[in-house]
Amino acid sequence: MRLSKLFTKTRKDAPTDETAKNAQLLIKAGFIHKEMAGVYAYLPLGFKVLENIKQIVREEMSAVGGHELIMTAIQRKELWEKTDRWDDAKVDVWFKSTLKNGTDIGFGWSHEEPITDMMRNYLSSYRDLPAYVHQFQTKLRNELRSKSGIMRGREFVMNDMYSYSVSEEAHKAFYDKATVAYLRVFERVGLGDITFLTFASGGAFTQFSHEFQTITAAGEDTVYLSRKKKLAINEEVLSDEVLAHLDISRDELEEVKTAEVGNIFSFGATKSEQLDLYFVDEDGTRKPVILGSYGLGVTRLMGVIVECFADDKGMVWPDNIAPALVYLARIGDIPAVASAADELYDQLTGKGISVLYDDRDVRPGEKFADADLMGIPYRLVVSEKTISSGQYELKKRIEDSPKLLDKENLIKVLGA
RNA sequence: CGGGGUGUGGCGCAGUCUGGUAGCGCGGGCGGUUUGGGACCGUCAGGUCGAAGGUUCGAAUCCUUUCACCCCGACCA
Repeated sequence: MRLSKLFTKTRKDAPTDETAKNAQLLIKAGFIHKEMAGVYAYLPLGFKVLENIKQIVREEMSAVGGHELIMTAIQRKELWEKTDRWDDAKVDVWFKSTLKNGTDIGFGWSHEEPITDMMRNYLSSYRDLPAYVHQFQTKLRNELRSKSGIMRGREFVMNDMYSYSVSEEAHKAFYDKATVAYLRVFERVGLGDITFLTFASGGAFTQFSHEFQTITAAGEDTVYLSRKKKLAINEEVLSDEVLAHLDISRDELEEVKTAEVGNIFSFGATKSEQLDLYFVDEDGTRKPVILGSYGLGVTRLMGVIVECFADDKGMVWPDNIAPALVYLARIGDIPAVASAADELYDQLTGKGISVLYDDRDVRPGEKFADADLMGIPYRLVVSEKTISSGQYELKKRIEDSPKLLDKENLIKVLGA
């Protein structure tokens, strides 16, 4: 992508109505646009990051047998009444409206009910099970107060997977696979070392759920953590009983501030019974399907990544989710430089390397500052100097000094 | 939802206390000098001061109502 053709631009000043680092940087760099409190649009560069994260999630969901689909944002009231979650006193984040004919509807803050109800059409025999489905959906939640930029919005993208199993044993086996799949996602986006599977409250259905908590000062949760045992406990469930259950003592645990990037639940048979999702087993008996739910906040994850890696110059994206791998800065505007940079841009993109090509007629300092702010992993410079030396100047975002490489080595380093 | 703060060109702000018809920086247009870490000179465009109502000869400024945004807390499958 040529920066001269991109309509977004960077800003020197961050908006003062945002204090969250992720929102300030993403807005300064032109990745997102704030429509209103807790509601953000994703501009081309931010959209690219979001799509890159989604692709990683998609691959991991697919690897454990997940089939992607997309449910509706508009939902039926009757469904939620069956599970007693329509009442605002029970669920306080509902957006609701009414059709012209007077029918009450809700806007999806979660999809457990509709997706489980829908599955009644397809799951009737043990031969139909297990089934694993997932989607990337914009969830709408009428939060009393949204905060922390894209980490807690009223409108946000979530990957939610649901598992339908014949038995508790089968469910448990998949639950463990899904846990590993999510851990792999966090590993791949660079948060593996600071993201922990965490014991949390299980709500109405089970004693515990599991959260994935990433250590960051920008987080809203507090967890007690053993790095050695790779185990964490949300403060809301910390008790002697829980410590005994997990066979760990309080003084092995350190207190850390975290952001919840994922949350997985076992529903058992409860929701299937409420929504009448039964199947006929091998032995001819009718049984409720065992349900699990696995959520990962995609937009929140993007915000957490900004928070965790940014430095005083701007954002720092891991290679595999950056809006581009290379920021190609053309220094000087003489024809020889322009044509050399054009040619390099074509060659790299031809090899499948994603390049943000700064072909604007602005001073070098501005290009370097923008490359840093946007957090592009590699900065590649073409100038009179590099042309006369027959080499290219490559600098990693996280390193201070550049290296001079010939074209062959350049392409090797960039992995094509 | 309780407490606190803020709304003035696209962005960041001053002016409000003490009413006299809006100013600065960034950004944008044009002309020129520049070109390896956000350059500089000249020039031009752009705002009925969040909205509504009131007081006054006159309101960004005073009064009333209202909307929005931010922070702290509460809440948070």
